[in-house]
Amino acid sequence: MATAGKSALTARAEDFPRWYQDVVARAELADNGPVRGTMVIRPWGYGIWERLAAALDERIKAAGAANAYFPLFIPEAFMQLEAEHVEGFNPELWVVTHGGGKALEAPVVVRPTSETVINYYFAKWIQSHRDLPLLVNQWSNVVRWELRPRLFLRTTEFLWQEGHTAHATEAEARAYALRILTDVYQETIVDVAAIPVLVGHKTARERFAGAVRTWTCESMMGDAKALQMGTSHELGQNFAKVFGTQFSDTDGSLHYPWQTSWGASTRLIGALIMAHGDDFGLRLPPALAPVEVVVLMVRDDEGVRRAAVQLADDLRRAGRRVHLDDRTDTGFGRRSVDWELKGVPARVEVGPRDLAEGNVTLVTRHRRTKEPVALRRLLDAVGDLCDRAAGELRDEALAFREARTVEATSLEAAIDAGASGFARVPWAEVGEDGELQLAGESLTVRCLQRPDGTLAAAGESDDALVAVVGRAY
RNA sequence: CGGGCUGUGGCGCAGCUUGGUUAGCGCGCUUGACUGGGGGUCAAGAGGUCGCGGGUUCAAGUCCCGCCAGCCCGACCA
Repeated sequence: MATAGKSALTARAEDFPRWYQDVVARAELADNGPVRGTMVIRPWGYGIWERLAAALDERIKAAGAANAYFPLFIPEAFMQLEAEHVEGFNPELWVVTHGGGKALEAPVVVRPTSETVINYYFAKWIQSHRDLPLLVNQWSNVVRWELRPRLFLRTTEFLWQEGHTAHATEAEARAYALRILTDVYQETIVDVAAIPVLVGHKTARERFAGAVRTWTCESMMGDAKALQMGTSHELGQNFAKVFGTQFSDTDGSLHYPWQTSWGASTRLIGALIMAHGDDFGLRLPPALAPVEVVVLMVRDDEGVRRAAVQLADDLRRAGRRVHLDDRTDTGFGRRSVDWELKGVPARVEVGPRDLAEGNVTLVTRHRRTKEPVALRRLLDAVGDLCDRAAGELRDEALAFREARTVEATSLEAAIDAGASGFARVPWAEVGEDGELQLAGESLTVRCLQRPDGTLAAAGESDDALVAVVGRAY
């Protein structure tokens, strides 16, 4: 049985950006900060971030990296050392010029990313091959000047994790960057966030400032635009050279280590909204939902409260994250809509009518269906729902992406198809000149991959690869 | 930085062209009653330096000048 009701939001098809803003506001995910471009993450949004961060953190640690923390303030001089890094980040820097009421002798940069400070310490800590590999990660905020902020997607300050590693060999660094890409980012995004991804590497034009290669996970949002979900960079020896990081090898010779860096941010919350949301609000995969199941009392009489409390207890004991909504001074419709907006995967409605028949009503958020369930079957039914939800959301997103992806054989065809989705076109048909043309059409190459969708191998030429072209956030 | 637009209770807006009584509407908020299975009904309330500064006038939300802030569109970005 489908649930009734009209949308509380702007329809997605009518105005996607406005729908997005509506969801962020109505699901109480975030608010604009008082300084332009800054963001207040509200408890519901932060609850999602905590779960996402935990999923990433667990995998980062499994990959051997340990958490550390480096300072927010970076000497301006550090930022000016690596040529491409300078060029890439200077336009985005916030510089502190005063402290304690006086002009600082040397201005200080608010970190836009931490390659430079971290490498300053790597130079100190790395002396011997025995110090390698050095694998650190930090959870932090970063600050970048932004011209057009949008909550979660592009804000002046955002939260992320950034990993930084140093290895004895190029092959090892490369393997590690790839391991992070697939075992941390791809796995978290696909398995936990239930968002299908395309993996590949960036063209020179799209590469991270200071990297020799940038690997990326790219996804399609509900408006058929692309969003970069997580990136992993091979930095080569670029930073090691400018910071003078060297290690003595077993034979006593000195070498620069090979490095990686990688990050994923609160932008993933934006991805969750745009990949799974519908006209009725957010749809959360259970693993990321701060509340998996809400028990909603229709009225507070005829033993409803006793039954609802009991059910919530049973669910909690079964390991589910449960919220009991007993606000019976608020209308039923209002409360239903609230939880739907927030994307809670399962809702259990408890009222006299159900109880009279020994039932409750179970509502599945992502399908917007409701069905009566016998009281004694509820734990299993909620369990099934939570087990199935992520897979069904993922299938839906994948089907959408496939329907909006075109195999193109020429640049012209790719430009045409890119307007309404992704185009897969041989990179040989694009090239750096083609990339310029694409830019003129507000299109970019999101990533390069093999025709079968797999990652290029070490030393493999780009010539036989396919470019995924699309509009992007 | 170039072009277009907007500032009026928490949010969204009307009022301005043609100055004139007490600045209004929707949503939200408070209280109460009736309700209650998808934003329910009724009643009574609270809440405003009309962005800021100056000017014109007997009189300015409304007209004039300046400033400030924000939004949208074009080149960067997790």
